[in-house]
Parts: sequence; C-alpha cells; structure tokens
Amino acid sequence: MARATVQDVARTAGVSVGTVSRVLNGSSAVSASAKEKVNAAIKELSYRPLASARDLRRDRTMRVLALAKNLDSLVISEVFRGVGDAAADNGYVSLIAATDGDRDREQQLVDMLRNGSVDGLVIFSPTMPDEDVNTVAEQLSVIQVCEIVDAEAAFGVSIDDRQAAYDITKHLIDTGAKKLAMLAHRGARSGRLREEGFRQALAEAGLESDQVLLGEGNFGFHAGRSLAKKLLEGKDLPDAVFCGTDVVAAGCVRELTDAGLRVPNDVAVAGFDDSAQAEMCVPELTTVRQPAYEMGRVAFAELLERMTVEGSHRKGRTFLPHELVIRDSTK
Amino acid sequence: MARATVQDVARTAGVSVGTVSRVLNGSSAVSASAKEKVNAAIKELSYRPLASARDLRRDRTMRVLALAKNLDSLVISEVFRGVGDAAADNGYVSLIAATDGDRDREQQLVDMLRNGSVDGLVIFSPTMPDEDVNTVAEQLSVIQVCEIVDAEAAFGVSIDDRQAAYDITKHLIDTGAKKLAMLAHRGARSGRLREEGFRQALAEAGLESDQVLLGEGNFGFHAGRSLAKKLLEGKDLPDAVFCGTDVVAAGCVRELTDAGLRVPNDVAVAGFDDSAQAEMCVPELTTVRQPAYEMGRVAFAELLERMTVEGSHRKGRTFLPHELVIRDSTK
DNA sequence: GCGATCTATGGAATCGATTCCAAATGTGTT
DNA sequence: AACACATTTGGAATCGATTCCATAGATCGC
Repeated sequence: MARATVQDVARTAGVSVGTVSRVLNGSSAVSASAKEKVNAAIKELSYRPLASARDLRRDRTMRVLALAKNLDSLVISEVFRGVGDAAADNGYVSLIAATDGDRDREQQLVDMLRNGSVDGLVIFSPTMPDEDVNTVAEQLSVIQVCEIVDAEAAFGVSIDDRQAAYDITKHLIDTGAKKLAMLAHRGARSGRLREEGFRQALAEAGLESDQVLLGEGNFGFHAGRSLAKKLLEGKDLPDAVFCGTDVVAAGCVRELTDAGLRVPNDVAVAGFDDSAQAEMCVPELTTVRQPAYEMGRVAFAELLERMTVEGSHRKGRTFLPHELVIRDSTK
Repeated sequence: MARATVQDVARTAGVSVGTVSRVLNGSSAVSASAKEKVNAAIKELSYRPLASARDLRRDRTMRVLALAKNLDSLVISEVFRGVGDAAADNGYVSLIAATDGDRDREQQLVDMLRNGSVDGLVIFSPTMPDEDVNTVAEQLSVIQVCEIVDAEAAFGVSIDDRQAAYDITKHLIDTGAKKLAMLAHRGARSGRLREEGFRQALAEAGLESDQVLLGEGNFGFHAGRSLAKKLLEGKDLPDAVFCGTDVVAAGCVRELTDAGLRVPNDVAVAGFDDSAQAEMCVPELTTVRQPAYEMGRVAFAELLERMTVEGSHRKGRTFLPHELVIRDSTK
C-alpha cells in the first residue's frame, strides 16, 4: 500500500483537498461535520502530511540543527538539551549532528541550512576557520554557543571565559599558590581568553608563569596525565594547576597522585565545566560551573529571533553568569 | 535577495531547466559548453537546490535519524559515530535527537520517519512500550541498537548481553567471590538478559544471590553510591558487585572506599561498557567492552538494507562480540 | 544526398500540501 | 421578498526540482 495523500483523504471523506488542509492546519472555519469526516478518513488511511511537500509550500521546516565536533562532553549534551527544550516550546524540532572535526562533513551540514533542510543552525565547536564562520554567520540564521570565534562581528552565547579564568586563578592564589601552571587546549577558541584571565590574575598578584602547556587533539584524561607528566619532569613543579576541563584535571590529579604527591597539599588542581567527573574524582574538583542548559535555551531564543525577524542580525556576545565551585582539590 | 531557483539559473545560463537539472545530477549527457555555462550561473547566483523540492520529487531524503534518551554516555556517542561514518560512506547524512525520556517528543521524532522527513531510524533507548516499538519496527525502516526490546520479532544490533554478564560473573567467581550482588537499571531492556547471565554463572558454581538491586531514573554515579550504601547497610556484605555501567561501578567503588573498605581486597567491583570512567576510577575497573563504533556501522548497514531493498524486513538480532577487560578492581 | 541513428535540448507534467479566489449556501435585516 | 453579509466549500494555481517525451541538429553509411 502506497502512502496516502491529501487527495486520498479528500476522496474518502467526500470533501475537497482544501477542506482537508484546513482541518489539518485548523486555519479557517470548517463545519463540524466536515471536520469529523476528514478526521475519520485520516485515521482510516493513517495519513500523515508529507514533510517535503509541506516544507516546500510553506518555505520553512520548523527544524534546527545543532553542530558539534563530538558529543561526548556533558557540557555539550546539556547545551543541546537546553536547545532542544527551547525549540520544543516553540514548535521546533532540534536535531544534532557531529562533524568529527571533518571539514567536508561540516560543510555538508552547514549546507543543510543553505538548502533549506533546516531553518537555523547552532554551532558549538566549528572546525572551519574563523573567517568562514563569520561569513556564514553574517548571512544565515546561525548562533554560536560556548566556543565563539574571536572577531569584531563575534556573536553568540557563552560565559565570560576571561573572567571565569581570572576568578578561579585568583582563588588558587588566595589559597596560597605562588607558582601556577595552566593546561589548555590549543584548538579551543575560548583558550586565548582564558589565558588572558589567568595571566591577569597572576599579574595583579605580582606573579607570572612560563608554564602554560597546550594539548592537541583529543583533550581528555590521557592528555591531562601526559601534560602533568611534563610538569613533573620540569625543573620547578607548580603548586597549583588550572586545567581547561574537569577530565583533564582528573588526569592531572591522577598523574600527580601516582607520583606520590598529595592534592591539594602539595599541588592544588582546578578544573573547568563542573561536569560529572568533577565529583567522581578523588579529591573532588574545584571547578567553574557553566550554565550549560540555560545557555542552550538562550541560544535557541536568539536563533529564533534571527530566523523569524527579518534582518535581525544583531551582533555581540551574550554572557551568562558562571559560578566558582570550590571542592577538595584546592584548599 | 530571494533564493535563486533552477529557473533563474536556466535563464542566466541561457538554457532550459532540464539542462540545469542534468548538470546538477550528472545524469545524462550534456555538452561541455552547456555544462560550463550552467556551472558559471550556479556560482554567480550561489544557487543550491532546495532540499524540500528535491526530496518531494525524488521521494527520499538521504537522511537518517538516530534516537536516544540522552547523549551523555560514551557508548551512545560511539555508536552514533559509527552510524554517522557508515551513513556518510553511503551518501547519507545522519542526524541525532534526544528524547529525554519524553513520550510525546519521541512520538514526534518517530513521526519524522512516517512523514518522510528522514528515510530511516536508529533507535537506541526507546521510551515507548515494547509492543509499540515492535509495531513501528515491523512497518518502517527502523533498527535498534544495544537496547533491544524482548520479543519474538526482536531485531537489531547488540552484544550478547546474557553471555557478557555470564562471562564477567564467572570471572568474579573465578577470582574467589562467594557472595555476589548486582546493580542494574530497572528501565534497561538489556537488564533481564544480564540478570539471566549473572544467575546462570552463579548456578553453575552452586551459588545464588538475593542481592540484585535495581536503580530507577538517572542511573549514574550517585545511583551507584546509594545502591552501594544499601549493600553496606544489609546484613551480609557481598564480596563482589557486578554493576550495570562503569559510572555506577565508580559510584559503588567510591562509597565502599569511603566506608573504609578496600577494592578489590574486601569487595571486588566490575563495571560494564569500558567507558572512559573505567580508566579514570581508582582502582581502574574491570569491565566488558562493547564494540560501540562497530555496532553503529553494522546498524546502519542493516538499516540501509531495510531502506533500499523492498520488503526486506529480516528479523532477528545481530550479535557482535564483546570483550572482557580485566583491570584492578577485581583480582 | 537521403534516410537512419544518436546526442543534446527544451518544455511540460509531476511530486503532495497549501492557499487564494470565486462560488454556493445560509443568516439576518428591512 | 429582496438584499447585504458571513460562513463554508471546491478547485485551480503555486512552491522548485526532476524526468519523461518530443524534436532539432549532428553524424554516419550507402
């Protein structure tokens, strides 16, 4: 049995296609008897309006797409949960796709916006160069979350990464740290801002650091371990380490602990994100909480404005407040 | 400036719409000069064929949708990476959506298959009742991964959960355990099979257990802690605990350790999934590795058959081999 | 040089749902 | 009873890309 069309429904119900469509969309007035007949026919044929035909005619899809390199971070999945809920509240469906850091695949997914497969795009961790992101963002309904390219026209939703890094570094200094190190991801766009905050806090305390170590590729537990190993091998061991993510911090703690050092007594360690790992680590990690779910909701709201209000390409970042979460890995 | 259509391209290139379409799809022969003119016009107007119009005419979308309750498990993201790669190899785009365990939202997403928004569906952790899953799966291009409903007509890709649980339980017994407990998730469809395997291994060793504890809701670190707490409060403490996931095992280890017990000397603990947490835990966890990425690839391959070969609704599960990973949490 | 075959092309029909316009029916007013 | 007006309905046009069919032109053999 082939798929039923609006024609079939009309025939079965003994009305015209116009009436069927009116019942489906509740647009203008339809008599109660007609509505009843149509609904009966719809049920009988188990009819569903074909999405492509509807989208073609309406010139919109009520779908948005969220892009990220991968999905294995709790921050990402929380952000996307926020996007999804906000989308649902507004009658949209939000879909997610992973680029795996593949330029071509990312291009293909961005093309889904260009060719009208979706109405809007949420970009988490772009692989393409900054200028391309800006070009796309200026022309299309796009919003960036968390990782936002650094440019005049930058726009999107995130925390104030510079301030957050400043705050947590200050906390480390306040608890007695004199020699600080930082483990950051080379690829991260937030990295430069965080390094600024880190250095600013040091400068205000009359300190400085030559131990900002950058990791490449997969910035996870093992990266944390191997970067910490470099610290251990260095001539002067820091007494506090600020890590780009909680997972890296966990790796760092593990490496230090295995080397016989005590955290936080010998070396304090701070993470970032307040992900599940922060609580699972021993000792539990001091970290910065990002309001990930809320960021997702706000991102969708701003995207919605771009999608529906003509020419509303407002620029500028929207900052959401972060929160310092102090646990046992710093004293 | 409105979106360019195939008509506009035809006019600009001085050819007919048929020729433009032929160039786009490389279908039948087009002269070199015409091809050149069309490509120039496409570039000039930065034209992209509208997805909905194309999908309508072709009656397929070259998109598949992968559904899961949430995305915060490494197994899920690896499975979906496999699906995504296999899809890309075949010219498909794979999209992901989270249901959050919400029936209505799940229904809405399944409807995307019914209304032709996508060509196929990969279901990870269905919220709807088993019979509904079966109904959907029998009629439409659907494949289940990992969590597969238990029915005659069951079909999908997973490991042999019963055997895997048997294997790891046997390992616990082989290393000296006499009193075993199991922490499982009430909602998980794989749970019953794993419990079978657990009990079978016990029975073969002449043992039995009245300590199969079921967790509800969010089955994570805290669930592991609180279930372990129940074990500690019980009259006879087990000497080995088999946990449904690594994260739960990590919670269990933490609770036991905080209570002054040593893992594995006093109590051995085993996890499941070989996720990142297994290595991050102290001691590192013995666990079962699921070939998640490969499962995703195979799942797409089977889905592709369902989507393209008429009436090919082969039934039955496809099992992929699991692997026991022995680490320090068992001795 | 003429019919036969092949290649390239234009243009109309098509996919299925929506929407506009006009017509038909019904209601109320004087 | 006649007219104005509101409600409901049918049906054609529309969205944009694809594809089938017919034809114009080129190529070939004899």
